[in-house]
Amino acid sequence: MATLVLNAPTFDRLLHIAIEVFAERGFRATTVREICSRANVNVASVNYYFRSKEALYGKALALAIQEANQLYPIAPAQDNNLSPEQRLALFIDNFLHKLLDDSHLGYHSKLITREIAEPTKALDEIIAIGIVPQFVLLEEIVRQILGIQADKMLVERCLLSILGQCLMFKHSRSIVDRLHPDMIADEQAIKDTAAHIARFSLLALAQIAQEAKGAMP
Amino acid sequence: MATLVLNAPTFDRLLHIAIEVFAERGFRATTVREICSRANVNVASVNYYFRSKEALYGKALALAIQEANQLYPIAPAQDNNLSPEQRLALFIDNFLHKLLDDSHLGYHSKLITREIAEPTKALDEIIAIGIVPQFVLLEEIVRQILGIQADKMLVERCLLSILGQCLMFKHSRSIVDRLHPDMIADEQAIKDTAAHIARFSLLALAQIAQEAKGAMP
DNA sequence: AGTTATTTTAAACAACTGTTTAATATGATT
DNA sequence: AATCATATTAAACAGTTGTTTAAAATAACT
Repeated sequence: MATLVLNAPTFDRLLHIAIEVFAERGFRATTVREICSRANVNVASVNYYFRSKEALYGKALALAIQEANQLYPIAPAQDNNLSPEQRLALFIDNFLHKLLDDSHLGYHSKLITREIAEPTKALDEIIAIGIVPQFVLLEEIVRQILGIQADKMLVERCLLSILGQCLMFKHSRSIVDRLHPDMIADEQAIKDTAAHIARFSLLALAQIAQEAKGAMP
Repeated sequence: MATLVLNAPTFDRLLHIAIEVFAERGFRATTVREICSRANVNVASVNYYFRSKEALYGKALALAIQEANQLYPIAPAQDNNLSPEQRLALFIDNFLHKLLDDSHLGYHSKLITREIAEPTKALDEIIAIGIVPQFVLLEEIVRQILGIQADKMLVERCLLSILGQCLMFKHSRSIVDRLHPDMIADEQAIKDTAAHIARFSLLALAQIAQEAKGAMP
C-alpha cells in the first residue's frame, strides 16, 4: 500500500517553520533551503512531503488561520445575551490579540496579513476561512448598534473604520514600534489599546445612530 | 574630468520604472533584469548609475516620497484660519488621495506602504521625510480638537485611529477590492470615503473632548 | 580633425534558486 | 530473518540572480 503515512515530527516541524519563514520573508524571497535548514531536514523533504514550495505555502497558510482561530475563538463575541456594545468590545479585543500576540501564536498573523497585503493564488482561502466569518460577525454587531434602518454602505464603511484601527498595528507595526513602542509592549498594553479602539468606535457609532434616528424617526 | 554627468533619459527612466517594479514585487523579489528590460536599457546600467540594486532602491524610495508630497502637498491642512474640524477633513482627504491615487501617482504609495509593512535599511528615511511631518501636523489638529489638557497617550491613540482608517484601504486593498470594490472605484468614491472617515473620527473626538472637559472643568 | 570622456553593450562570473534522482537508511509486516 | 513500503540523504540538474569586465559606440571638447 502506498498511503504515504505522514511522519509527524518532520512533517509538522516543516509546516510550522514554514509559517515563520514565509511570514518573515514573503513567498518569493523565502528559500526552500532556509526552511529546511531551520527545520533540520534535508532539502528534498519539501518536495517529498508537499510536492512543491507553492503547495507548502498553501498548507502553512491554512494551518496559520486554523491555529489562530483556535487560540482566539470568536465565540464570546457571538453571545446574544450581551449588549452589542459589550460584544463590540469583545470582538476588538479578540481581533487585536489575534493580530499582536506573538508569544503564543508565533508568526501566524504576520503571515496572514502579509498574504492580504501581497496576495498570491492562496488569497481566496484566507478570505473564505479567515476573513468572511469575522466580517459577518462584526457586521451583525454594528448593525445592531446603528439600527436596522441603517444604510448598507454606511454599515460597511463603519466596519472598515473599526478593522482599520486594529490592522494599523499590524501593517504599520514598524512605525508604531519606532514612535510608540509602549502601545503594544505587553498584554496589558494590548488590552488598553483594544479598549481605546472600542471606545473611539462606540462613540462614533452612537452618534451616527442618533443622527440617523433623528433624520428618520 | 570625471564628474559623471547623469544622462537624464536613461537615469530617470530607470528610477521611475524601479518605483513600479519594486512596488509590485518588493525588494528581494524584484530582479535587476526586469527593471532594465522594462526600461529598455542594458543590465549593467543599474550598477553603472546606482552602484547596486540596493542603492537604486533607496533612490527610488526617496523619489517616490518626494513626488507624492509634491503632487499632494499638506499645505491646505496647515491653514490656521480654518477650524480644526475643517483641517482634519482636509488632512484625511489629502492623505487618502495620496494613498489611493494610482492614476496620477503610479506606484508611489504602494512602494512606500510596502516599505512600512516590510522594512529594509531604508525605512529611517521614509519615517523622517514622509511620516513624521504628517504625524506632527495631524497631532496638532487633534490636540486642538481635544483641548490642550488632553493626555499625550490619548492624543497618540487617536492619531493612530485616524491613520488606521485610511491605511486600511492601502494595506488591505485586496480585501476591499473583493468585498467592496465600489468604495474606492473613482475620484468621487475616494472623496466619499474620506468624508466618512472624517465624520467618524470627528464624532468620536468631539465626544472624547466633551467627556474630558466634564471630568476636568 | 583628432583626442578625450562618457555611455552602452554583450558576455562572462560565481553564487543561489526549486526540483529531481538514485542510492541508502529506517521501520513495519510477514 | 527476509521482504517490503516509507523516509532520509547527498549529489546533480537546469535556470536565475546581482555584479563585473572589457570592448564598442557615442558625445564633448580643443
